[in-house]
Amino acid sequence: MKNITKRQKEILQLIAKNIEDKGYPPSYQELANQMNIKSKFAILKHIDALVAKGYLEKDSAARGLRIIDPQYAPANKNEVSVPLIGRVAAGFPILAQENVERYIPIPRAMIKAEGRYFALKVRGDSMINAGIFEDDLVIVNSTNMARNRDIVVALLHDEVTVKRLMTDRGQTFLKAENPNYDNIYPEGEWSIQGKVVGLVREIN
Amino acid sequence: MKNITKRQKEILQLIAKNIEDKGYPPSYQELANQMNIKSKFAILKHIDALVAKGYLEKDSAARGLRIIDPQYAPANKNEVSVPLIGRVAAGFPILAQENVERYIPIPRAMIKAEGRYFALKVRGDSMINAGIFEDDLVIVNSTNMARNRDIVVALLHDEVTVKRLMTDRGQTFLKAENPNYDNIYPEGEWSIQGKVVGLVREIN
DNA sequence: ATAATTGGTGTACCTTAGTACATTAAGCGG
DNA sequence: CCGCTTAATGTACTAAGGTACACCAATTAT
Repeated sequence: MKNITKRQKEILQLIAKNIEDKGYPPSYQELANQMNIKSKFAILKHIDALVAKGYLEKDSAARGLRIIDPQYAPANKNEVSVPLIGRVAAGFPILAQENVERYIPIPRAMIKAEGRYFALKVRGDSMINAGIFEDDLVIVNSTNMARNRDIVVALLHDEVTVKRLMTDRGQTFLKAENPNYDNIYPEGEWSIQGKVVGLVREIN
Repeated sequence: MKNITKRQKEILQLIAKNIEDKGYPPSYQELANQMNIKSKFAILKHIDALVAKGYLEKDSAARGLRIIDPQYAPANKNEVSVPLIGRVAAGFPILAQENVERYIPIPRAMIKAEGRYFALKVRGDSMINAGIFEDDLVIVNSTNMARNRDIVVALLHDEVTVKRLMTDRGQTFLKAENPNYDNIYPEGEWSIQGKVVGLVREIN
């Protein structure tokens, strides 16, 4: 997706906020007022640029604006759009743009604290005794602070893993919740990327 | 909530559809066109009646309409509103109005077939080996047709239970997925109320 | 240093959009 | 049968709303 300028981003955010607050998009005059711009035509040029870059659709009708990029779409009061993390590139933090496959909606009820969230498709069966199965979607609060027994997303040697964080006699390790797997006592560089706060499963 | 006339209901549905399709509410002229009415003022009178009855909010701005009754709110393309079933009253089918605690939004991705759906909070730990834990929310397609090994919601002696449906040598039984529980060979009246198609878990 | 891009102002025009009033007709309830 | 409610038409007015063009300034890239 093409880059947008600071002012264009501001316009997208204002359109979304207007829809969230009032239920309908703003007019060009309303956008101009909010951005301390006197000319509706300046707003029109920004909007036309956003249309050309694929962030907006515009109908020739009053307030005929639609945000089509999910990253900027108006918030729904029942859901939040979070990045779905795919393959993690070496050397990048997990929420680097490179790792984002797409954005997906998740139930807003899972968001209990401020901060950034992401979703991750579970690979493997190491956590089945915690009720986390292969292909489940775990919802993760992006934080490096977790407590004993929290289920965390960790990064070891550029590999993403979901495990229970344990501390015993001052030693921290990652516990699988499947007796077929050993605990992991990380050496070298590793980090907690987030804490699992929810799970979504589709059953066929 | 006050009753509305047939034409008023039609207006609410058209407004919702316009928002779903185009992302913004219709103008009075657009509503008039869709209802084969020549006069915008007729539309205005219907709208004012809906405002007075508490179904709509109206701003004095172009397309300044907001549906405030959830029953008529525009559908969100990422979520569906389904009834959350609480205590099940004796002698009533599970989706009887009496059993509905409230409506909750669930991810639309779980809806793969036509039909009715409901949500159920899991009680007990009889299904933990299927990754279904206490307090999980299972999403259920309301059907009495299920196949071997499907996870179903059954009604036995007016009790709701979630179990795996098994058929062995022509005999049907309900299998717990926890070795601490026996299989159930239902006698007397029992029925399948639905098939589990999804699960949502919040983790604290 | 220059050209291109981004960002904006001011003016103008036309259509849309909401609002208001007078009026008529059909249906329903008492 | 009458009165009330619902449903609609027609006309008019004003402001909002979108679109277009000429022009200017600052920033960024070459």
